[in-house]
Amino acid sequence: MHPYESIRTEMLRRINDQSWPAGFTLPREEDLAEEFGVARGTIRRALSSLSEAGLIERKRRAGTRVVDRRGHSSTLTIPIVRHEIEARGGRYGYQLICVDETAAAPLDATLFEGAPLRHVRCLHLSDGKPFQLEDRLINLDAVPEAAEESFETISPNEWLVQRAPYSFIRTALRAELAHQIDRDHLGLAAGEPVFVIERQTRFRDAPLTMVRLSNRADEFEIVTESGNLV
Amino acid sequence: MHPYESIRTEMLRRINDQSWPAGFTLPREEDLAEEFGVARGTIRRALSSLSEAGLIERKRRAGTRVVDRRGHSSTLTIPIVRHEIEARGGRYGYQLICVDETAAAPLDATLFEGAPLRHVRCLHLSDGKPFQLEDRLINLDAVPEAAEESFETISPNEWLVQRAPYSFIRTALRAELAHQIDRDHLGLAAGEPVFVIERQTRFRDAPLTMVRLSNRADEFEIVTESGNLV
DNA sequence: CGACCCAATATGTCTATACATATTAAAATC
DNA sequence: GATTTTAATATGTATAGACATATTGGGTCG
Repeated sequence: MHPYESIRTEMLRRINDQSWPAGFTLPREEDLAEEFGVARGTIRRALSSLSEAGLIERKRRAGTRVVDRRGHSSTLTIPIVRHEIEARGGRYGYQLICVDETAAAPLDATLFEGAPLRHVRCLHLSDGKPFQLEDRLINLDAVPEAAEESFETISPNEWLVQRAPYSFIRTALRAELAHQIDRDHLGLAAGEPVFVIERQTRFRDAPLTMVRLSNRADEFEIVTESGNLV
Repeated sequence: MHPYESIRTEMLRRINDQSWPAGFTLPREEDLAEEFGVARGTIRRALSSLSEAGLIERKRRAGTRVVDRRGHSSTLTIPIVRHEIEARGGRYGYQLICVDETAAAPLDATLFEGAPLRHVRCLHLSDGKPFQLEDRLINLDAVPEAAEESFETISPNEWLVQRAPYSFIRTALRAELAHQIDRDHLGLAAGEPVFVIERQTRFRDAPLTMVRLSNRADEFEIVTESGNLV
């Protein structure tokens, strides 16, 4: 174990057992360096780690304070369809449903402020069975090449990722009652729920694309595991 | 803008415009330091940042390579009930439903391997209206004080956070059809969906608690926004 | 030819020092 | 007394050099 790791562990212990309670201001970096018998840089390494984990807050001149967290706010990563399917041992399949130029039902096109759009609807399959329905709008001003792509063999998801760099993402997760479209393509009966992921992507203030991914609720969940450095 | 920031931006540009395509192995840190005219430490600062953002992967001796990401995997933070409600301008309310010693319907107690348990069910309200139903099991071996707490005025969520440090969290997000319990307490009709957050918390390999939080699907969503350093 | 050992290498960590900068608290001014 | 200036301070950034260590690609030996 490296010095900065054991120092971080010791600091974690002090936070957990309330020797350093919430709101407490830690000693200066130099003093900590002296206490632990290391250079200031090593102390900073440990403190940065705790800061990124959200356990402490640091401000110039004001010092470093233990955050008063009234709940766990953990971070989780959203799976990517193809990976999700292959990770479960399934065979990934792709199927284009339609491509047109009009904004369709479940998506709201106002975000694009009248820019020319391409609408793509497609299905991601696991072992031939419908897994996720993708409904997407693409801004042709920002990604003009999308006008000439048929999307018959590659999903717009993967196509875009390879071509268009993004700088900003907004993701929303919702539980919804399956729309007619969801039922048609995911093979659901009326009254069944879907897990919906909606994502907007931008690059330098220009909206690139907006997508609604709906999943059969009985086969889909998002799971995350996060250790706390202990 | 600090040197390490503009260097990171330049590196991002190279990744985005494919000068450094996916799979590409970057020059050694020392060479980059020479190219950018800074010390190796400054290059490392920029690279660490990109590495944490998941854009590059670094291995000893093997070097630094651009990650081949065939999709966006963004990270999002789960809101905490009280904060969520207050952030929407609502008045937070709490209501205990029942406390007993048996594992109840929607929760699976096998995780605790026969340890003595406390079961708590309660409701989080926004402006007096049901917002989230909390169903929780607490391991009394790990948190014996929980046996003497009535949970009549404080939610087990906040009670636990103040008392029991955790070292590991597993969170699952699901869309479900509302159970009878959900319908009773959230005021839902049959056939309506709920957004379920299920969380398991551990401390040094001992399972502390397990909770199922169900939310009215029409009032609840999880949203995250993440910039990409550009 | 396969199994094992060994050296080369790029990243990882640590030290010590200097300077930058946000922020606060005290001092000076109106 | 209220506002502005100024100085003190703790964190933030950068440098240069030394050593640690995982991993890889040979080279050696059975």
